[in-house]
Amino acid sequence: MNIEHIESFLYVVKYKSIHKAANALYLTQPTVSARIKSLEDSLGITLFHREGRSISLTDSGKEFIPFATNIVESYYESKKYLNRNNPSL
Amino acid sequence: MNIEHIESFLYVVKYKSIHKAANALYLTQPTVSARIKSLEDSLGITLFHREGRSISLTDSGKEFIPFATNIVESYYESKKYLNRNNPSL
DNA sequence: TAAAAATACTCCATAGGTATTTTAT
DNA sequence: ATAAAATACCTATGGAGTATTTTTA
Repeated sequence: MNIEHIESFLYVVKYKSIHKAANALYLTQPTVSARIKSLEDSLGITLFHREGRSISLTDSGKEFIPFATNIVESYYESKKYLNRNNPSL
Repeated sequence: MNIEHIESFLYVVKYKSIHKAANALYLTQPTVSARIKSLEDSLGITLFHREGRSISLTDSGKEFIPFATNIVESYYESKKYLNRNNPSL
């Protein structure tokens, strides 16, 4: 389970769009699509309904948001804290 | 950043040994060594002092424990919660 | 018909294993 | 001499990109 993939999920939620999330993350649309699919496989659930050229959160997707937020925030907090005395970062 | 790698770190802390952690995780010793090294690279810190054939936590390693615990627990909690109505799991 | 997501493919990086070496007890 | 970690090497899987196709607004 990759934390950057979880972060991508939160970007897709925020932008309500895979390609906008991809832009914001400096990634391509197929990469973010694959990240979401990989996440769904690992979690054993569907995160988004695919409706042709748009997507919407499933109930499970909504439920995952607080967990995802906590994981991603905790990760970046740890990095910031552990490197608090490293002036080169 | 891989959550299973973070979990491996917590196993090494718990068992105070890479090869015991590897056994508990059904992995090999070089695999767990590599996971720790990969974690250290990603975090930009050293987690363990290497003292020949033994290891001990660095101060940074100690500081990382609560973050790591939160991330790993949050991940498994989310899986359990999201699949709470799936009888096959 | 244009914009967004999916799919097909190729390529490279990462992860894992086995075998071996190093190190300290 | 033994037990634990590191290193070297090989293979396989996964992740990212480009190009293209599908879909619907």
